[in-house]
Amino acid sequence: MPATIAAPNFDLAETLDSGQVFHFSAAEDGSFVGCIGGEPVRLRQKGEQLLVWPTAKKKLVRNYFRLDEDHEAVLKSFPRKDRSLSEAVEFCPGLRILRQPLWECLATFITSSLKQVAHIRQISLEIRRRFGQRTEIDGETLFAYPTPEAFARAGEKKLRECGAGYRAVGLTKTAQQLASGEVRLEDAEALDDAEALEFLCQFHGVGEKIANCVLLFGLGRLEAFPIDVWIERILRERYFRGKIVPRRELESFVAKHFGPFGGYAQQYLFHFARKTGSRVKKRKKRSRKRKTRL
DNA sequence: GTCCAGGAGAGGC
DNA sequence: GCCTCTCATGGA
Repeated sequence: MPATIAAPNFDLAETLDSGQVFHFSAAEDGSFVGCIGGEPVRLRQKGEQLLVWPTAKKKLVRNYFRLDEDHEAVLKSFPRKDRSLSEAVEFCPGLRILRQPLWECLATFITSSLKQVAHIRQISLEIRRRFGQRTEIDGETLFAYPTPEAFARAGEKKLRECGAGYRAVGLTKTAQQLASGEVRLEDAEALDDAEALEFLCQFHGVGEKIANCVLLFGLGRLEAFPIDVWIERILRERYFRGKIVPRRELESFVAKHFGPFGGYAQQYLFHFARKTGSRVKKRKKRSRKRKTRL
């Protein structure tokens, strides 16, 4: 018998496929398996309940999916007259921001640089398979995300073999820094948002976007608002009438407009755009390129 | 074959 | 400080 967790207004499948976490896999019976930290779990949504195997992992799962939060308060905090955001929330209200292990979150987002979600997942799974601790659930083999020590031992060359490309440099350097004890990632927890952002940006391969992802998905700073190519496009098209806006201006706008749960608003907008296939507008780059080359 | 991707770093100005 | 170029790799 599984443990059950009350999960009103929660969507497991969409949350696991919203570009935050990159390793859960769907089973034929509609359940999902994956590791939370080093713990293998099986999860299945049944209406407003989340079923958890093994039962001892109930608390871990509730924390991971933020099922202890007042999600209604998050939704109520959003600006009422924002039609774009309302549409995105309506598309998938049960989306949750996860509370991911810090190192796993940092490392997977270092690999995310200039990559599509499908490929981040591919790299992430290969890194787990080759360097992670093997574990199993119901006879199925899973791999925990490797520790910084394991990354440091693996080294840049082997990480490149996992498809990480140039990102292997940042992964290796950051892992070495943490494995040596020179820096403790957990120290970010005691810092305020701005300090934690700066702290995270000290690592090679981590700029503001990735640091904000770690603030949001790892440290639970719900005001953090990662701006990637998708979000920048959405902001420009939906909030600035297509006008090109400097990054700093976008940042002050989102902080003021979306409020204390801006990170959630960001995730709703991102997920909606990505899932409804509002593809990139074709730009006539080719002709411009030719001109400069001729 | 071409464009694009949950960007970041280095170098030039 | 801002602008531009480069960095691997695979999906669409």
